[in-house]
Amino acid sequence: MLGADQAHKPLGARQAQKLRTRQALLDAGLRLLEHQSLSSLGLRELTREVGVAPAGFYRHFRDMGDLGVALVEESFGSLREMVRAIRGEQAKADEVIDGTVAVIARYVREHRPHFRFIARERYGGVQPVREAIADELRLFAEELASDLAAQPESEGWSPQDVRMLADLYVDHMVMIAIAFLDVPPEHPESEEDIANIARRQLRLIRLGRSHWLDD
Amino acid sequence: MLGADQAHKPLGARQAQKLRTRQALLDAGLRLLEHQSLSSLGLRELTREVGVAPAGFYRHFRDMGDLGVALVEESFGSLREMVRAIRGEQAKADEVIDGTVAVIARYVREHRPHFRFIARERYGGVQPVREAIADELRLFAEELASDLAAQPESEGWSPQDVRMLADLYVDHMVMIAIAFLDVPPEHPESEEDIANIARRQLRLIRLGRSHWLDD
DNA sequence: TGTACATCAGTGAACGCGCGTTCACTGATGTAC
DNA sequence: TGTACATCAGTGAACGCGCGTTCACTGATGTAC
Repeated sequence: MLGADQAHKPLGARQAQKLRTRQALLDAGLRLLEHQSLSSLGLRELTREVGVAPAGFYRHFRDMGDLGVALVEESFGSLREMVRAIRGEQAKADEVIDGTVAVIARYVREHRPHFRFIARERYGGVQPVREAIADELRLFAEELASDLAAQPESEGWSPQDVRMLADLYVDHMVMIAIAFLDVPPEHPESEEDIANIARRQLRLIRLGRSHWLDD
Repeated sequence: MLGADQAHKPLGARQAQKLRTRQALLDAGLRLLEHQSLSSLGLRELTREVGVAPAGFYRHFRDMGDLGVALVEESFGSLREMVRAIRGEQAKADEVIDGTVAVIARYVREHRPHFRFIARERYGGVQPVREAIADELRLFAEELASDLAAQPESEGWSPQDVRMLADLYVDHMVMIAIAFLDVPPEHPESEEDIANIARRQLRLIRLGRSHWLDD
């Protein structure tokens, strides 16, 4: 039972090297997917980029779909970090909206290839990848729904209505992130325009939320 | 100047046949794109499906991206028909929402492959196709914005706010259509659940709209 | 209407190429004693 | 610590295959007179 602990940290030179190669494949994949979609990414194209023999690919992934699913996990991993930042803060409504939009902008700025990948493959041609993304977004919506349900503004709301609102927010946050994707990294001036529109859209939704029970 | 008129209708057997082949390529393309994305659709795969020699493809399209752009035009053509149906009617707010959702449901039901194609390629790997879709959606949002601006509810709104609202609506209508896409055509029971959520989301946005100027 | 010539949608063969996958292998790392 | 054996990440050659594109062609349709 000592081995189980050791397997986590020290790893051994062999496993460490294997992980490094695996990561190199994922990194190169993300790089090559900037201008194409997963279903047109070739195994040889990828291994060539990494500097590994084509057959080496199979030591790490069954096929490209498998690598795609790993990329989904990696992408949402970095997303989750940032989401924790939003959920953590307690603030008044306008600050929450400003903070949310700022966090989305930062996520896209700092993880551009990850997010482009998600946007491209969300409805793309590789089924397991599509499903993995849908699962992550569903999880995200469920967490948001439970956050929203706990807020005083949701008093008197049915669970279905809370979920409906959470879905609306998630869909919209994805659209906002996609809008930020069009900001050229070398000319970030236009980012503020997009943030402005995003904030007003979120405010309009929040306004609808606060009058939902008015009849 | 007589030729110009004649070129429109009678066409001649040769041109008519050419158009029929072109259409067969588009139809087969749409069929083959049900389970894959454009960037992985092969020229030979397509011509094989149609029953035409591979080289024949070039009589109609420069490459697959070119065919994709033609499919975008075709897809939005059928969409525009249905949109006219919504914009035409004058009714009260709830009826507009119900009608909108019903029209979206019908569009997806009757043009499933067209819409799946748009959803898949909207952020897909083929740039000219992505741009063509973005152009059509922008046009759509502009038309909706001018409709909204003409409504009494928009009194006192800045043009930017109207546009912001139109973008919100368009994004959301696309999301609704995508949700309908998941309804299996042979089991349409779940369609009503999705329609229900969609209507409530649109109502919430409308509610936000009607309180936008409240301060 | 009939004839001679032009057009051009679609053909079929050929090309070189890069693809995904398999396999027996190598040699560094890990393990047992 | 030293030795003998096991493991297994990565190799490199080979395979058959379908790909996109080119080209000279055919033969039905269209046009001029």
